[in-house]
Amino acid sequence: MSERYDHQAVEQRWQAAWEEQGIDQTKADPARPKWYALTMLPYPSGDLHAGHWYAMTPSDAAARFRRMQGYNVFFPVGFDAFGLPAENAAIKHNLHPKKWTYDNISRMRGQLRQMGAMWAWDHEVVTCDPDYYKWTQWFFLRLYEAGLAYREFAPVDWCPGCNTTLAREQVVGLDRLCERCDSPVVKKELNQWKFRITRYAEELLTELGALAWPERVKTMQTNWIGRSEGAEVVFSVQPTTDCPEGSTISVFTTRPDTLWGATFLVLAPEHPAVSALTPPSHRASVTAYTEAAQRLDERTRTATDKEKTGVFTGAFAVNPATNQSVPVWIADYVLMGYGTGAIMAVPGHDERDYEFAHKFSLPIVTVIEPPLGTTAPTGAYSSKTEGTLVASGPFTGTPVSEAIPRVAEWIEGQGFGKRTITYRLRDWLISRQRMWGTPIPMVYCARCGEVPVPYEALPVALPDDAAFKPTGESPLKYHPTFRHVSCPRCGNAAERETDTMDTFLCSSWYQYGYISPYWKKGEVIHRDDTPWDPAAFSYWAPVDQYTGGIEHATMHLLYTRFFSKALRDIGLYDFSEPMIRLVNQGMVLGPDNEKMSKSRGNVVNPDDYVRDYGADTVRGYLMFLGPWEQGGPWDPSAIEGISRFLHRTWRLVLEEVAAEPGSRAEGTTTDVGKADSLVERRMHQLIMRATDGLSDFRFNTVIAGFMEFANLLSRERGSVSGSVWRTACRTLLQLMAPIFPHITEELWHRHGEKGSIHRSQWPVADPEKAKEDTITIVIQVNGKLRGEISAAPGTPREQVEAAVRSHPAVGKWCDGKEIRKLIVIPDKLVNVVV
RNA sequence: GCCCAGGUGGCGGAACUGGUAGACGCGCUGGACUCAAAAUCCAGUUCUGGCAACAGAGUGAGAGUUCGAUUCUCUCCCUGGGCACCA
Repeated sequence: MSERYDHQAVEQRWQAAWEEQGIDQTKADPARPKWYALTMLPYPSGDLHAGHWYAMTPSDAAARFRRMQGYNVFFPVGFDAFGLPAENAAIKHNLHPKKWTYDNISRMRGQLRQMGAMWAWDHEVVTCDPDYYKWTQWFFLRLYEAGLAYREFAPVDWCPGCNTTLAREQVVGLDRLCERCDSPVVKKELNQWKFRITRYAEELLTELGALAWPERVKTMQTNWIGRSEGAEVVFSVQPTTDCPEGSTISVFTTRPDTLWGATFLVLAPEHPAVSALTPPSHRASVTAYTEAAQRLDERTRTATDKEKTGVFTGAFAVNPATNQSVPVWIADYVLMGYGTGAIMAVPGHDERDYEFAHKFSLPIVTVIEPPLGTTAPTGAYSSKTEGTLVASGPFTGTPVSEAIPRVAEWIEGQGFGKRTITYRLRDWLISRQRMWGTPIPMVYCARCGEVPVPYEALPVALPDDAAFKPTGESPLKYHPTFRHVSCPRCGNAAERETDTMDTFLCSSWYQYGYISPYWKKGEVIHRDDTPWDPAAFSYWAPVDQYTGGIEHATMHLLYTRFFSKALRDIGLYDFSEPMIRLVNQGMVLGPDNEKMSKSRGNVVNPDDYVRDYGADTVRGYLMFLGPWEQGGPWDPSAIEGISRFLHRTWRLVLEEVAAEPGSRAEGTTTDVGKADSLVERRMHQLIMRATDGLSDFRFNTVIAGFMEFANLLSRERGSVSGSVWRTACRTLLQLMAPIFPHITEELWHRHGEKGSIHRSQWPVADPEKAKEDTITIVIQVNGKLRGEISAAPGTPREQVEAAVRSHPAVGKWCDGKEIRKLIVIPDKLVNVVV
């Protein structure tokens, strides 16, 4: 009896050997094709959990597969190390977030090594290292120079009790209370930095088409960018005693064709024109409404099932098409951040406007008739393709489909509006009133205004001695030397920006940071430096295969695309998209099919399973539990299946080695020949299946294929010849190597192979040898399965038809009735219709 | 609420472009081995009726297209992800 599979000994031995041999170190080699495989970098939260294993080990398997296919593979790892949890921990335990973060990182490095992944540790980056974030600051300055960064007032959620800005997750419940002190949260306008991502809206949209990304992500980004074609229409405000000279209100509409039906205007409560418009008689109610609206979050405001609210401002405007006077209202379902912050309400043909008009008894006018024969709906008829304009001046009688562009053109010609395109996408607000982030390299000087920190003075470093008070307010504001500086331009006393950057900036360029980590470490940098090693960059960039959670579909994945385009436009390279291919994995859930969380008590600790079963088993289990893109529950008992499979494979391969090749070919010659061709055929089929499956991240069915083949081998072990057996085992090990790197390496060497299995050449299938010699053709009668026949592939239709007509099942089920039709799908099925 | 996914045996899932529903694994049942257990191996396992052969039903619900629908279309229900300061 041979030695049992001891996962601990095997995994320790090979992890040490690989490290010693430097097998996973990566070097640019222009003579070889490159493959940059990237997995979203982890946040160092403290412990590696099941989700990290689920995100990382399958992408490692895919990277290993590419390496065996002959690519020079780069598979780096690092840490997205700035963020809110470190500050929370700092306040709670009165320590510096840096200490908490780096302690977590060193712990997680050890856990990451247990995965047996082919990480390029020699390229690791940590985003909170000053030699990393000096480049984040350099990018900020270059974007600022390019006009892509600007400052304006924007609201934040503010806790008056803690005197600090709150993140969304710190605002609790529908009452919107502070999670620390339960004070009601208010909105506060702060002067903050933004990036002009909207300048790239069109390009971000159109270039999605060429990306090898999942359709679901492309759709989500398309909707997130939310391009709408329409028109801006200018309404003049009717002069009154309070508002003597006619000002104007510009509205955005996607339905300029309904202009004749616009019976009132609605402004966002925070619209800047509101206070000037509102006469004293209406001021109290308008102010009260505006204040109430600002307490609500956007999702509640725009919920279509929420009862509409609003107040009349007391002002009137003039519909430029009808010259009729229309009242001006404010309502919270109109948002300042979209379009112009004002709409023309067409209650006849817009559902929300209809509800509003209905509730407040405002006039509803029909300007579109549905097509004949269609019954008009009870509410607003809003089809964009069908119907005809009525009571619409020169356009009466025009079909809706033509009217939209024609009316827009007419509006432009009349001089009271213009055609425009708006996007739902908003500029990226990057200011954070927090300490543990990349400082924004700006100084405010009473004389010079906003002054960028000179490139040579980077990094603007975070102080190591900041005091954390339980108020949560950024300690940068109170630090004695950080805030008060001299102006880089005039030398007078000035103030440094104390806000830091959104951590999404750090992760918008890290894929380039990995290529030459901490480039120009410790050196003074200049505006015209390249932020990376140019030779290595031109070899490795961009990323060939990106993987990460679907939850990043719209934010991170849009930000990094924007960043890549902006860097292209400042002349750093000439490609446009950072990641050519993308695959998003789903989530591992707890055994109860719910999201893992401490409060639910369903958290699975992968370390325990690695200790009991080994990394290979955990890797294989995670890849077997379901389609990777879908995720699924971690079922603690199902892991036994993979464990058994690996033990069985161990015995299968080793027992052969102990015997003489060919020694079990004792049976008859015909048996050996039959078994050999069967095993060979299945082996070539398996190579095809594994190659396709690993290319497409369909690990679960690939593993099922391994099991089927191993089951076949153990069934046929007595009748197959030695050389076929040996090739079959060798091939199986190679195909399994990306998913199960340790056990396959061990068995590879015990099988007498030299060199690492991971540097061996991926098996190539011979499609001829994979072909079946007989196939089953299914017989259906009226779509129901009634029998089957065997035939050689490619049997002519006439022969198949004849065989089917004479088949006993057909006679029985047709029961003397006439055969109306015979549908023949070659090599698959015949359906008899009677 | 809006956008995007998903819903198949007791459980996780499989089924390439519309063509044998349930591969593979877990669990369960029976058997072999054992003093016994564990481990391992063999057989069975969608549901209903039947000793069986076999018949009928069946992929969240309802409709539709088709010779044929888990797959395509529409409506609805449920679950998950995202909704711009968690990362």
